[in-house]
Amino acid sequence: MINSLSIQLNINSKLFLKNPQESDLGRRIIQEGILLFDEIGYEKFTFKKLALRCEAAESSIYRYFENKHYLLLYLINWYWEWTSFLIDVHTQNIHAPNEKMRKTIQAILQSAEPNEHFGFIDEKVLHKIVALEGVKAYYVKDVDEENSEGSFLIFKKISEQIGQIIKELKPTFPYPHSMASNLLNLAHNQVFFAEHLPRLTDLKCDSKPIQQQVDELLKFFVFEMIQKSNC
Amino acid sequence: MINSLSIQLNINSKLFLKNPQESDLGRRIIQEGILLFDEIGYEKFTFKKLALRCEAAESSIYRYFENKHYLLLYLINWYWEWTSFLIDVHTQNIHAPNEKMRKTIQAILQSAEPNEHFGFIDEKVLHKIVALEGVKAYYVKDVDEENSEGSFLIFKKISEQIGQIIKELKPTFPYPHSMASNLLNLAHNQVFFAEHLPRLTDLKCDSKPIQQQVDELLKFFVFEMIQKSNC
DNA sequence: CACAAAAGATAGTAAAACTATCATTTTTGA
DNA sequence: TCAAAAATGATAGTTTTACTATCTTTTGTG
Repeated sequence: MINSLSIQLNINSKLFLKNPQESDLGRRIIQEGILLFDEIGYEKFTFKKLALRCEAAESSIYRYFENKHYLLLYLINWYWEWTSFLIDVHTQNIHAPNEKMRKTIQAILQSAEPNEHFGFIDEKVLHKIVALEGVKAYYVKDVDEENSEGSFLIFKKISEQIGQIIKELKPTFPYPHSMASNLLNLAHNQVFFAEHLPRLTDLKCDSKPIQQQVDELLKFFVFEMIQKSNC
Repeated sequence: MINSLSIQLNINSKLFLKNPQESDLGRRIIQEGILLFDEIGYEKFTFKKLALRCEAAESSIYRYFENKHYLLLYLINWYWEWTSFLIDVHTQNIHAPNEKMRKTIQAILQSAEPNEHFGFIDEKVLHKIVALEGVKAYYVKDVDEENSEGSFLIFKKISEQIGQIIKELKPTFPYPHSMASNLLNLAHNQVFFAEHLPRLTDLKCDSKPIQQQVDELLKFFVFEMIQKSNC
């Protein structure tokens, strides 16, 4: 009953064996999965440890996900689906491209903020996971096979949406798609660098809130670099 | 005898247990390690398989590297040391910042080209590995510990060098360090995207040589975006 | 209440990721 | 050139990971 009423994001069904959003154990796997990935990192993460935290049987977890790679892919896709939803909400009825871009950047940053609709998901922690472990789900040897399964669809969709706005902002700009994926990239890795490899960024952990600094950086890229570029 | 005459790059000694550049087996580990990482990817790579290819004992490989993570870190550091060397050679006696930047970009691209000095290293394949697996060596849970061991020193050094040139090109530019790491990032991931996730880039595999397209993209970023930006 | 679906419990396998020990080969330097 | 030292090989063994299979128990539904 409760299940059928709650909000669900539509995640590519090739990523799971049984939809984890539709059962109590499924949601516990997601909830504890996020926390465990954050605590010990992808390499040391095992389904056995996760089972312990979920107070479930290891074999039950295997009924939901093939392995930890697919669980991570699922979480990342959940994150981008949520981001995509926020972008759509924020940019509804807005047509001026620079305002649309402003709102899109705002949505990208807001996807890291806590949200009441998904009690079993800690958005702040999930955001950290996407920043730290996200690349491990994408940069794999059989990227082509996974791509044909649709594992990267939602990321590519968001990227194209942003690329489209860039085209509207500056029709002669030669790299709208490169720039779009790059902006999404920057939104995550600059925060990681600020915290761990500060020489690789100009953002500072100890001054203004980091998300605000990312906001300014992205806007600078879009409005002072792309838009004013010579092309 | 031959060993002491051949050129060696200075790699952070915390990355290995025994210097692989100084013995025949060591160089075979590097040579075959590069090929095996390329063939099967980081996840399926094991020292047992590597031993088989090297016609060596598995235990012998453990005498050189703690585990495959450190072998990968070593290879990546080798790559950046080589790149750093090429940048120094290319920019020697050049003082005009825009010429220095042009030469630096050229050096970054040249580090992927075959070179006779290191018979045991296939630069083209190593470049592929850095692009595909590089992130897995950097985005790890204990990044802080590895950072204090100096695992990222050479990458940070190159990044700062580039940041310095950006500052000279455009003293008011607010993100020289972010931009520098980002340019290095772009040089690798745009090629990966062109080959596997074409919707994330504007580079095309089937037209001009991809390295030339990267060259143009990087120059556009530096000379049409950074330099012409409003700040 | 009966039946199906979900979850749990248990056991077992193959491979990965090492460590330890000892034998053999190679290097080197007195 | 010969003996010691260093490097490598061969073998065995341990713990953990990454699963699969099967059977029992619990839970949800018409």
